[in-house]
Amino acid sequence: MIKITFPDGSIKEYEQGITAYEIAQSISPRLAADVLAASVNNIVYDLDRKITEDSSIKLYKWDDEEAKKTFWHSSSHLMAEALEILYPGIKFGIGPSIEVGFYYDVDFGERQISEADLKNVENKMLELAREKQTFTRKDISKVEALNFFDKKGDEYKCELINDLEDGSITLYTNGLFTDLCRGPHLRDTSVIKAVKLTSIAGAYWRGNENNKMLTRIYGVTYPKKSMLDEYLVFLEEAKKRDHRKLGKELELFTFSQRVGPGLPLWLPRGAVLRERLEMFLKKVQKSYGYLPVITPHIGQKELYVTSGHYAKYGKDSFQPIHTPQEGEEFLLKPMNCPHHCEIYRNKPHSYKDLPLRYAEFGTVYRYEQSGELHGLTRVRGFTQDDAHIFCRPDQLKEEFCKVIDIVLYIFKTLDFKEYTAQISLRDPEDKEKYIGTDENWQKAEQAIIEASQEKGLKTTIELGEAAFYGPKLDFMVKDAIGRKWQLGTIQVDYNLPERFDLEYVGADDKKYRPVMIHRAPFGSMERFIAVLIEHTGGKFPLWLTPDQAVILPLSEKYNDFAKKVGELLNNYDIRASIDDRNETIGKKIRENEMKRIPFLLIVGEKEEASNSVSVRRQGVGDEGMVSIEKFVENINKEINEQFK
RNA sequence: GCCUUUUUAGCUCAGUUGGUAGAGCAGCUCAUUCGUAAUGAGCAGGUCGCGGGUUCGAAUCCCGUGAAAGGCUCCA
Repeated sequence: MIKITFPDGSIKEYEQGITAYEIAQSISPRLAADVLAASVNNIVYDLDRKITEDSSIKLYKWDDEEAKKTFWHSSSHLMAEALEILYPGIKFGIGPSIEVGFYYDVDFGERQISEADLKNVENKMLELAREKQTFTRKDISKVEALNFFDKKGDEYKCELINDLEDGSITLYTNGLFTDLCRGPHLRDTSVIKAVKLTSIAGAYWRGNENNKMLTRIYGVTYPKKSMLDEYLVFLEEAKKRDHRKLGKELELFTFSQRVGPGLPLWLPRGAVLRERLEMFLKKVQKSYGYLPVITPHIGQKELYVTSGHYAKYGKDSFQPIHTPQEGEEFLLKPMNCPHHCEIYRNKPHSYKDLPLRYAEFGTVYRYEQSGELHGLTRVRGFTQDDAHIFCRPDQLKEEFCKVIDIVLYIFKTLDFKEYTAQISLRDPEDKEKYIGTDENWQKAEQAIIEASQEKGLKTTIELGEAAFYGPKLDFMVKDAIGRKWQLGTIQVDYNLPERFDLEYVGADDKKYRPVMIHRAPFGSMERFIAVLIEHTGGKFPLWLTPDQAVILPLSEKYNDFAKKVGELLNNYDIRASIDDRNETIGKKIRENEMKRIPFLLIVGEKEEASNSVSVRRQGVGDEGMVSIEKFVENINKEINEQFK
C-alpha cells in the first residue's frame, strides 16, 4: 500500500500501482469524468500512469491551467495524426500547447497546404477523436528512438533526440501516430469534442532564421461545442476593439502609402488625445522634479559611434543623411539618450546637483523590419515619453522606486489592471552580446530586483531579454487578442556615462561617474494609445477623451441657442462641439453614440426656455434635463474623481 | 527579412467560366425643421494598389513590385 496526500492535506491509502484516474473514481464517478490531468509530487502525470510510491496528488479539471495544457497538447497530437493520414510522408517538428490552443510545425515538403484545406483536417480530427484513441506511453532508449524516427524519415525528431539524454526519452502513441513526447496526455481522445484550426503561418525550425521554414498550423479544441462557439464570439468581439479599426472609425490616426509604412499620421482627434496624455504626464513629472529639455531629431554619426549604437545597429538602421559638405553624415535619432548625455556635459556637476532628471517627449526613428510593423504598436517613427535620470550610485534605488511610483500612478489613473512586470536580465550563457563590465551589470541587476521587491511588484524574470547596455524592468500589457506589448520601461545604464565620460565632483573633491536611468512610463505615445484604445474600446476616460460633449439642436431653430451653450461650456474648459447638421435627432444621436461621445446634449424649445440641456450619456441613455451650470458642475465632479 | 493570405469608390463589401465595373454608408443638391440609435428624392464619385506580359479582349490568367493582415525572426 502507498499513502496518497491530497491538496487539502488529507491522506488515503491505496494499492501500489494505482493510477490518478482510479483515485478520482474512488472519490466520485463525476470527478473521474471531469478530470483531465493530474500531478504527482508536482510533476504533471498521465491519468493512467501507475503511481508506485507515497505521493501527493492534485487532480485537474478543465478550469485548471494544467488540464487545458494537457488537453491542447493531446489535441496537437491528434492533429498530427490527422495530417499524417491526409498527407503521408510529411515530417514533424514540434507541437506544443500554447496560451490558448496549440500548434504543430510541419514540413510538407513539396506539397502545400492552404487555409481551405483546414476544414478537411478538422473533420478528420473529429472523426479520429470519436474513435476514443488512447495515448500510450513508452519508455525507449536513445538508440531505439533514433532508429524509429530515422526509419520514418523524421529528421527534425532525430535532431531533437540527439539533444536528449538517454534514459529520459518517451514516446506517446495515439491511433496510428507515434510522437517523441514527454507527455502528459489525456486518457483518450473522446473528450475532444470541438475543433477549430485557426491559421497557418511560417515558423523557422527551432526559431532560428537560418533554418528551414516549416508550416505552423494553429488550432484550438474544447470539450464542448458551446465553449468553442464562445471563444469564437470572443475573438469577433476582440476584433471590434482592435485599435487599427477603432483608430479609423474614431478618426484618431491614419497611414499613407505615400508617407511610408510605419509612419502614423495623427488626425485632429487623435492629436488632442495625445496632447492631453502628454499634459497629464508632464504635470506628474513636474511634481517629481523632472526638468524639460528639447533636442533635435538628428545627430552626427559621431554621436552614435560614441554611444555604441552605431556599431550595434548602424547597418540595420535608416542610413545616414548626407549634406553638400563631403564626409558629413547625420543620423535620424533612434533614441534620445546620447543627446541627453551631451546636455549633462553642458557644465560640471556637483554631487549636490544630483539627481538630474531630463525629460523630453522625443520623437525617434527606427528601421523596423517590414514584417514587424503593426498598427500603432510597432512603427518606424514614434515619440517616447523619455527621461534620463543622472544620479549617484547611492541614489539609484530610490530613484528607481520613484519611477515605479510614476508608472503605477499612470496605470491606476487609466485603469490598467492587468499588467505584468518583467525584469529582463543578461543571458548568462552569452555575455558577449552585451557591453559593460560584469561588476556594473551585477550592480544594476541587483538594484532592479531590490527596487521591484520594495515596491511589491509581482515580477517575472527573463534571462537574455536585457538591452545590450543594461538590464531593465518592463511593464507588459496585453492587447485585445492577448498579444503582449511592452509599455513602460525603466533601464539602468552604467555604460553610457562611461562612454560619454560623464562625471560629477564628490564631497571629497574627487571625480565620480554618475549612474543613468532611462525611463518611459508610457513607453511610446503610439503604443500606449494603441493599447489604451483596445482596453477602453474607444470609450476614453472623460478627462482624456477628445470630445467630451456634443450639443444636438433639435432643429435649425435652436442653432443659436446651441452655439450659446457651446461657448459657455468652452469657457468652462469643457470640450464641446455642436452637431448642427440638418439631420433628424435620431440620426445625430446614433452617429455620436457610435463615436463614443460621453455626453450628448439635446437642446430644443424646452431647454432654450429654461436655459438648460437634456443630457444623454453614452451607452446609458437619457438622463433628463439639467441647467447648464449643473451640467458643468457634474462633469467637473466626475473628472476630479478620475484622478483619485 | 521569411512563410501564408489579402488588395475594387472616402468607408464596408458584391463582381458568376476572361466580354473594358456594382451596392450600402459617407459627400453634394433639393425637400423636410424633427424630442433620444439611420427622413426622403436626386446627383456626383473608381486607369479595380502599381508595372509588365498572355489574349481580339484582363478587376478576373501569368511574372515582378508596393502596402496591409496572421505568424516566425527581430525590437536601442
